[in-house]
Amino acid sequence: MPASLFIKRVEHVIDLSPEDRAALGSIRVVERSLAHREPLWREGDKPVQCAVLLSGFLCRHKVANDRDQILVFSVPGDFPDLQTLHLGSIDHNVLSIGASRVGLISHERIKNVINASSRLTHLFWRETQLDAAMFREWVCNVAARDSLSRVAHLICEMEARLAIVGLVENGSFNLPFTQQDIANATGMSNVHVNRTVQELRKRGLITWEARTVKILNKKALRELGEFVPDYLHQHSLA
Amino acid sequence: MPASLFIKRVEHVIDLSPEDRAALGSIRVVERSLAHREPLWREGDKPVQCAVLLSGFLCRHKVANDRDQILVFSVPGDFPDLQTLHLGSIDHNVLSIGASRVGLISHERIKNVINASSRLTHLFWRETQLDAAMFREWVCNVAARDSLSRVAHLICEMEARLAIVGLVENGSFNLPFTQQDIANATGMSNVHVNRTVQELRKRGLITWEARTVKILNKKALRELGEFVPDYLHQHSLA
DNA sequence: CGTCTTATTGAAACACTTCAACCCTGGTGG
DNA sequence: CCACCAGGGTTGAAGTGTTTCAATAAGACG
Repeated sequence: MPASLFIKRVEHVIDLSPEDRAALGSIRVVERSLAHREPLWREGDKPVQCAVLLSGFLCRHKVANDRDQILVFSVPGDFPDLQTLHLGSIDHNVLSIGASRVGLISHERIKNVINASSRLTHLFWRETQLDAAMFREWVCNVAARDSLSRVAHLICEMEARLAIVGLVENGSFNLPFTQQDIANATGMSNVHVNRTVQELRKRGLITWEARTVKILNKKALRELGEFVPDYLHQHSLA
Repeated sequence: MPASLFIKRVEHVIDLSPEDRAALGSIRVVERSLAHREPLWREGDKPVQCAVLLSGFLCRHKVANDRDQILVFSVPGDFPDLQTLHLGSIDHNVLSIGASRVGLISHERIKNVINASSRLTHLFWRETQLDAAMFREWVCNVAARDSLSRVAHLICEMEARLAIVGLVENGSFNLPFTQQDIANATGMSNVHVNRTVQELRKRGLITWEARTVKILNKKALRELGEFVPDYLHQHSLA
């Protein structure tokens, strides 16, 4: 499968047998390009295939109280829709942020691969639980933390997840989100996001211009955002 | 397994073969009683067994910004910790609210049952994805909705989930949560929860006394809370 | 080069929090 | 059996973080 970033990420945590790696590698995907704001899935769809994000960013999105609520962002190597394997319909939208490329794999194909190896079952199941873990942290973020911590936490999470797949260089990474996107993700107004980002800049924690974020003081930013990456479960399993 | 409520709930959605039902029924659980506020698991624990809630209520809980943040409540028939099957450590606390009883099953036992039937694999995997779906909805709730909708939504969700396992009679159900618990779940102050509940009462939507909630106008309450139960994926699968 | 989106700023309004006091109820021990 | 106590619910008033509205500036793009 050309989704080498996915394999790269899981091999951080799980030792794949040569057979399992070969089975993963043999999966053919159908590539599809998505334009800015183009939906991959819409709420209520009943997908018969899953997507792995090859490049770019997606957001998973619902409308609540007439607001666009972004539930989570997907980064390259993520499956944004693995839950459709077991839940009939998808309960939120999946949209591209900027241009992106996904690789589509039929549910049938995934199930064949999964069923052939209990290790691969574990691996894919684990992926969906990681998803849940991120949502849990996100509940904390929007429910309990103030605006400054909230935005700091989001930036820390993006950095950590992008770093795993090698998309961070020197604390610097591409982030094609508008301040309105951040507002939709954090449950804040775009105006307040603007002021919050300015405060983060003023404190010397980050720079953010031309769609590029650079973290100047990772330790301080993580403290401010109460970011403890344990919930990403990146550490190796025993 | 004495967790008949769990079986009852999944049979709403999935047809079990006689063998699968027998396999589930053969699982022995070790019963454990929990007192009010007693932890089943603490953040960082590495459980080697899962629990199914037999009676009472649990909450899954983290500390964020010096606040107790309740992530979700568990109702009888739920597995509050199924994700420990695949994530090594648990990233939040699981506490009893009021007295409760759980049934403990070793990971090994569960895995044996699961591996014997792809239908049962599907069933348990699906459970963990339901979990994620509830967290997604909860992100919307705390990030996008105002206090009145937020509390209304919580009450609607509890009613819907309790109804599936037969714990609602005539719109009325036991809910041993304090207003502080609601505050911790919804990201509000206890004072404001109090005023919000009073407003719900004043509007003739609910009564709530002596730990018993009664929904007087389900349609209106669901509208107010924007509660659309699709995310609970209770409908039968094709 | 004009047009559209995104970022920025100021000021007023508001939802919710905080603090502090009081009340009520159920349980406990003397 | 009553007095006391602790936990939970209720109320009022002041404070504040964030939103909303509205206008301007600055990029990005064809």
